[in-house]
Amino acid sequence: MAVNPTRRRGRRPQRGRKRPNSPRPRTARQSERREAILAAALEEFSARGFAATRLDDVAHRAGVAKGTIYLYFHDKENLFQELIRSQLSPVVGSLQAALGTDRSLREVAEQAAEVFLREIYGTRRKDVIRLVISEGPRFPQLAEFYYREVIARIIAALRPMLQRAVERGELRAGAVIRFPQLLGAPGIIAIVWNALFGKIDPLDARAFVSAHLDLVFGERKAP
Amino acid sequence: MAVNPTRRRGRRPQRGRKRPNSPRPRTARQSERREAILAAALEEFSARGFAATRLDDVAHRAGVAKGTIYLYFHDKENLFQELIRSQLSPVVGSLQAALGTDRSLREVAEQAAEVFLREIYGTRRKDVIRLVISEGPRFPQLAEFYYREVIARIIAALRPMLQRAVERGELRAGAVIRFPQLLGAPGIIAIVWNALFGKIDPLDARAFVSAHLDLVFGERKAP
Amino acid sequence: MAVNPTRRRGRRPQRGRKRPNSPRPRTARQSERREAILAAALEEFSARGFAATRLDDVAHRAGVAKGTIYLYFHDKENLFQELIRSQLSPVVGSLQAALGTDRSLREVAEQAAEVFLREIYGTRRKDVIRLVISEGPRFPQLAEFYYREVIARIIAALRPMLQRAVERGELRAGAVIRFPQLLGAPGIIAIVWNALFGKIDPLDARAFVSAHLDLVFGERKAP
Amino acid sequence: MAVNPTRRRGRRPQRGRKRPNSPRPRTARQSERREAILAAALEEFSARGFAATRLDDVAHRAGVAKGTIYLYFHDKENLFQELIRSQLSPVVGSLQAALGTDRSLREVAEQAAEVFLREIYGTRRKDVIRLVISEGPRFPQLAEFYYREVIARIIAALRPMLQRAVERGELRAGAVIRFPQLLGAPGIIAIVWNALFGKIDPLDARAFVSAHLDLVFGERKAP
DNA sequence: TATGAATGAGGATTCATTCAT
DNA sequence: GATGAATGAATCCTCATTCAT
Repeated sequence: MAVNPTRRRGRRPQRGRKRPNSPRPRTARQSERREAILAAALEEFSARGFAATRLDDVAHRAGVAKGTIYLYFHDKENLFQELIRSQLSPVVGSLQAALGTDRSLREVAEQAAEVFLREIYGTRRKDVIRLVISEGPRFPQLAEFYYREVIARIIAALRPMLQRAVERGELRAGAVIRFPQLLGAPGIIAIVWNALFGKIDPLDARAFVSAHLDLVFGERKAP
Repeated sequence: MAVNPTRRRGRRPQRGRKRPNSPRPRTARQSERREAILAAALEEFSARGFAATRLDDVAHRAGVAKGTIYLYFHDKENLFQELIRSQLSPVVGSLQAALGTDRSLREVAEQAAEVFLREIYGTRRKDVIRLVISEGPRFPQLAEFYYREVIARIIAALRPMLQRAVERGELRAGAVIRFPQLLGAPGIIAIVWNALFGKIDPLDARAFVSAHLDLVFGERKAP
Repeated sequence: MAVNPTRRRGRRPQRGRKRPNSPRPRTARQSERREAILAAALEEFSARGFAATRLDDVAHRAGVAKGTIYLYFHDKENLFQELIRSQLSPVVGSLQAALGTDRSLREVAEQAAEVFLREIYGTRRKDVIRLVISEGPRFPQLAEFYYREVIARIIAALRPMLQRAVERGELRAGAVIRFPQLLGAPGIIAIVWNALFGKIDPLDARAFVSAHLDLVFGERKAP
Repeated sequence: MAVNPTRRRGRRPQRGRKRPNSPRPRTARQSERREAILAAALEEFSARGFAATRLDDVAHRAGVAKGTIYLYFHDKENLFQELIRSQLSPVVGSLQAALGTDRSLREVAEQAAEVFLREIYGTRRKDVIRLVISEGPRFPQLAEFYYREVIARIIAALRPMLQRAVERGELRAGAVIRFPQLLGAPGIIAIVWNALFGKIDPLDARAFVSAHLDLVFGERKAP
């Protein structure tokens, strides 16, 4: 009956830990190691989830000793949170840039979709988003961080743009204005769908996102 | 050495436990216990995820001894899977029923949204869906089950209806036809959003779903 | 690396238990059940040893419920001991009979060997002897019982016979007189050898025992 | 609920433990620990058998933590097998040496008996042999190992020697030639007898083995 | 710094024994 | 009497964390 050999014990999650480890290691070598550990952690956490990931495996994959992880991160939880933080913040800039231009709404939306497909969906970052979705409820701090650093910023960048679009008559002052989340929905769905059903019934993320834009803005005339 | 010569095992001799003196037949009590365990498992798994959940806690919450779980489920994994199965299968019927009626597409969609809000979003079943999303990638069989028993059936029920809608001119033969997933997207997003950010920035699922319908079908004339 | 799936927990052995259960159940049906349980226990204990045997399996094999075992035996240990007792006592009589005759020593020895081969080596009783060897050190009571009821009796029956043989000039007053154990040695060795190496390098017990008699008495002239 | 927020794991912060400040290189200490664990395992396994032995007890007796055992051995079974292997392999050499000399058969046999008495019967190795006898049937690999590494080698060393003895007229080409096992029989019997009945009726192993040699080769002229 | 051996609390699972039916 | 569901102590094994080297 065993479905999968992932039976692992876990430590109970979450408490108000407050000692953020030093944000910037001194030497280049150190910073390299930190990166190696984070990269390894990304692989392992996204393959198994927080509780089932063994620091042993992370260390092995990063090519360092287990104890070394503790020189860079306070504990497993801190490593996990640092991982999420380090991966998500950079994208926000790109998205903000894409949303900041002054072209037509449709063009901007396509631009943003492109950024999403290239920088998130096409990379390991999609796994980070899955991790946030999976583990967030047990890591309120993390969810909050994600909300503040990613979601809120994107929505903040979105609002004036949508406002302008309404003023220009490119958009009715309706659903999307009230719930800008609707714009990002298909991206998230594509990530989740393919993580679950990618093997059985893969979803073409680009086409899916594109179809959604058609839905919001009406079909494009000619590509 | 310490060979304790009086190590005892077995049922403890009745210490003010709930009088099991009930006249109910054995099978009724058994199925009640099974349900109690599943209910407890739902609480625990959705609060902590698969790996971090302790069967000890499940047992305690269900009011049974640890060993009792093993009378009803082969192991932790099996309990988890049975939980998912038992929770999701029933809903599909309701959704199929909602989708099977012959009214206008908009009406049908609103009906389905209603079922979703009432039977999934308004119940613990939303947590089950979160569990599938979180743990599915590590439990391929589970994802497959979910796909076969839930997703595929809903999509199968959806297609002819959408086809009819196109024929009737209620829908353009575009995005939604190719990707019926778009219809369910906001439901999933609402679940995920509120699990993560419900405390910080709650999302009104009903309004959200409704706004999405406006997006797909155009604003309703009069509310 | 796993050699065998016999990892099982055990209860610590042995204490001066003193409540021998009723030696003779009332009805025929009861006595039948008791026998069935003992027969099943023989199978299971000799396949797995005391600690690794599950009463569940014994019950199943005996076609009774687990609780029923406790109607006939105090506990696992008592079942085990009763099993040994019930199996060994009967043979002693046959051996004593074989040894009691007044023929030549060689003939008597061959007679006894025949009894051994037929009633012990050729039956499940050889497994009982293996059990005594394996578990005896942890069940001093059992070893003592075995010594008293089996070993001592056989030796007692042997001594006068050997004495007579010496007087008749059939045997030198040497090794065998001082250590009658030497006569039984090959029987035990055959049991142990085949239990361990029977698959790899089987030992023909009859030939082996016979060769040993040749050693003790000199080759036979003509069969 | 009870999410203990301070559950700690890992090495406890040094409470008056044996100063590990030794200058010994890591490997020496490791091999010492391995030995300590094996020694403890020998005690425990031979006192209780495989199934009833607790690794907890082994660890305690070895003066290490439970987890440490798993640094040296894959699991309980592996520990058990390594124990057998490590104990038995060395003896074979001594026995082969004793059997390889070119003296008279009787002398060689006495030499071998001496080695057995000193290196097996006089040490814990007799318990290892008991363990093989007791647990071998449930650990076929182990029985096979024992056969290959011990039994087969001894028999292989024995055959040419016996052959020579026949040629020299020291032995009739009979029982012992066909069944060299007969030579070792009393050693095994002595081990088993004393393990079972040593308290009640101890058997003088040296005299017993010696008596057996008298049986095989005829009484010695003068002691 | 970096290492990785050592620790031991934690948790899944088993199974002898009890007892309501 | 017989049953077998329920119990929970027992025990294997894991792995986050520490710290001597």
